[in-house]
This record gives sequence, structure tokens and C-alpha cells, in this order.
Amino acid sequence: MISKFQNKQDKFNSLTVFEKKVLKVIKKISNGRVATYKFVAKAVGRPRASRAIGNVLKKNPYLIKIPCHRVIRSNGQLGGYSLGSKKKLLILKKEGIKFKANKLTNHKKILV
DNA sequence: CTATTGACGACAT
DNA sequence: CATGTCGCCAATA
Repeated sequence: MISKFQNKQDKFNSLTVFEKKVLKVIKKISNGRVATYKFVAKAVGRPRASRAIGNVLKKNPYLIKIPCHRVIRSNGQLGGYSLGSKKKLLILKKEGIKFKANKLTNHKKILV
């Protein structure tokens, strides 16, 4: 019989192992904290794949479930977002993450 | 198989 | 600080 989660399953299964790993890591970033692309890269065992991490996120199929807006650049800059950096900034602001001149100000809550 | 494409990073200037 | 260059990497054409 076909599970009622078949659609989600299909979507999930269509992802590569690499992509699944990436999304899985990001899913764990809790509210009020942020991580860098580099951090995620290291977490999935590809320490130099930070660029590829971004490529995964730009097509994040679970925009609601996976808080990819919490991933920023290692130099403290905001970084991109599929719905536009502006949106990303607003969401983060709501979550208590502050930026000034496109630079993160609170370095306490960042995972590097 | 090769080439291109980026939500990147380190480093030089 | 700001900007440019070069290296990196998985996906995709």
C-alpha cells in the first residue's frame, strides 16, 4: 500500500546523499542561533564544500521545515536566500539575530 | 566525459 | 574596511 507520506518520501528520496546530509544538519540549528556554510560543510564531512552547501540550500525543498535562513557566511555577512536576502534578514531579526551594515553583530550565537 | 554554475572561503592588495 | 582573485565542490547541462 502507498503511504500517505508518499509525496514527501518521493521528494526526500529524490535528493542525493550529500543533500540529505546537509539538510539534516541544518534542521538541527535551533532558534536564535546561526551557523556558517563552512560549519555545515565540516559537519557533513566535506570541510571544503561550503560553496556546494549553498547550492543545496538554494533549492531547499523544505523551506518551512529546514531553517536554512540560519546559515550565514563565515565572515559574518548575511549571505543569500532563495526568497531574497531581505527576507532572510527579517526572519533572523525576528529570531533575535542582529546585523549591522550586513554584518553579524552578535558573535555569541554563531556556530563556526 | 568536459564545462558551467553558484546562498562560499582564504588571502592579497 | 572594500574589492578582486583563485581555489573548492556537488549538481547539472
